[in-house]
Amino acid sequence: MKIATFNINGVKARLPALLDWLKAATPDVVALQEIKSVDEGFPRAEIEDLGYHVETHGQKGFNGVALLSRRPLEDVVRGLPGDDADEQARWIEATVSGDGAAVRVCGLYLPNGNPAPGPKYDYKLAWMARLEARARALLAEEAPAVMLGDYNVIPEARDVHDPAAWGQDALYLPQTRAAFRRILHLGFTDAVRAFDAGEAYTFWDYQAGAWPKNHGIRIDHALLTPQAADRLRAAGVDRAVRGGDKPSDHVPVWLEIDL
DNA sequence: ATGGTAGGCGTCCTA
Repeated sequence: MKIATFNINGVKARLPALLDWLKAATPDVVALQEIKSVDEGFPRAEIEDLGYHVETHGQKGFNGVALLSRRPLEDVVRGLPGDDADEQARWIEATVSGDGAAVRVCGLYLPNGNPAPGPKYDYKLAWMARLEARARALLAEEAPAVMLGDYNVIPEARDVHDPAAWGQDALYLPQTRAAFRRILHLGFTDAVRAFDAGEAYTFWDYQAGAWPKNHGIRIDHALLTPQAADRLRAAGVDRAVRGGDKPSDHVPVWLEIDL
């Protein structure tokens, strides 16, 4: 089963690129971020025509996440637990059954947090604490699960072209990276890092020629529970997507597990 | 060199 994440930066503006990538990459399950659409505005028919079930958690103008799956999406939950007052659409999870076992797929769009310090950074850290709580509960299930999406976290110096230039950024501050490590070290596997120790950027800014200069960062991740990691067969980054027509500033990250 | 670009029911906000 091939599971992927893709921050598409506007599902309506990105629909041709999304459909092209779905046809070429043929993922079984996809977590989308930044759909920037309410549920009613999501171009569901075009994606269903490719054989996908669609579940959305949208919001007007900003944020918004969705899950696509060739197999049915069961027990869908929208919103990250821990703050009933949180209005931002950044989390959706569902179960997908394979031939033998099933996998819990959690799609996430972690807050950017800039500028830091400030209320946006406080919200990011609070959201990461809620994510850690959900991660602990997933581990306690002792079953295959994947938390994947745009984490807005640069884990290490090797994940950014110029660490010094990002020193004060909310994506790379020590407190951000420590919060990410607290989750990772609970027992998760970073799927891409299980296969690639080198440069594996997933985002290049639209500005200042970041793509042609390869000024990238690695901020889209897939974290697997031990029971999912046992089944991990491959993972990677679809870097070439960044060079397509009207591209997102992110590219897809994918993994394959035996299910 | 404090710029540059993209998307959204938008004339600013977010990234």
